[in-house]
Amino acid sequence: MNELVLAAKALADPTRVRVLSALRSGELCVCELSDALGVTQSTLSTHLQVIREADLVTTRKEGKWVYYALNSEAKRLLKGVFDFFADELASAPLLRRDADRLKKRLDEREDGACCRGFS
Amino acid sequence: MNELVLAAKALADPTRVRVLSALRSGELCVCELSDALGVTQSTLSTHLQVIREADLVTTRKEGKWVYYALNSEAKRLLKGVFDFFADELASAPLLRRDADRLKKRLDEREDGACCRGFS
DNA sequence: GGAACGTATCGGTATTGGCCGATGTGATCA
DNA sequence: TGATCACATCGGCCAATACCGATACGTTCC
Repeated sequence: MNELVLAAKALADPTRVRVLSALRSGELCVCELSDALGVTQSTLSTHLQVIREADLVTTRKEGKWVYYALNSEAKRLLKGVFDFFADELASAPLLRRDADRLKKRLDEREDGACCRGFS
Repeated sequence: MNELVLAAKALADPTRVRVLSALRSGELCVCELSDALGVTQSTLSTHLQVIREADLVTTRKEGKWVYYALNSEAKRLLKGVFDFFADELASAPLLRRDADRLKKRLDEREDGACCRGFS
């Protein structure tokens, strides 16, 4: 029962839903998430902790960056959940705005480098 | 997004998962739930409030009793969620115990009367 | 080595949430 | 009408959590 409860906690906050929604479009590092959602880095970091404790993500360190990605179970779970609430989510302004900003942010990626990857 | 978050909150506590799990076997009144789960009436009532706010249940008053039942959307949602976590939930001692006690409790129902329905 | 950056963690504060006993409310029954 | 029962709500208490700024840690680059 604990797994279910932890997963539910991960979805029980709007900011975390936004994080998980953003991660559905692929692996992201913290600064990309932070920019896309417009939340403080420390706030985001604690939300990511909750999501980690629910075992929904894998993390990968590359240079100074930490990339978060949904694991396969989380992908299946979130597909189910987001499909179920598809109508509601489709009309959520925050999610739309996040997606827009994320898209712009990702367009700035250069050769797989996440953050202002000027060499 | 709010619907999703409220539903997740409803599932984000072990006691509430037990309540929802019990309700999956049919309409129940508060005292039946209270007996089955072995939780205080006031505690149960506040959990039911959270579940109500998530719009997962309908309530029906009959005499002094209030019967709670999952609405159709909640049934679909919980089927999805409980199926997803089926392995984990199957080995949850609390849920097993609740189910046992609920069964015994329901066997004492007489002619649809919920609680010690002595006439 | 030192500066700059990305991320995690800490300290503090305000809010929320769980639990309980007590009280309020409405229905039943004598 | 008064007693009793089922349920909801309140008030108090404590733990958990959301948020932020500040700090710590590790990496990269000079």
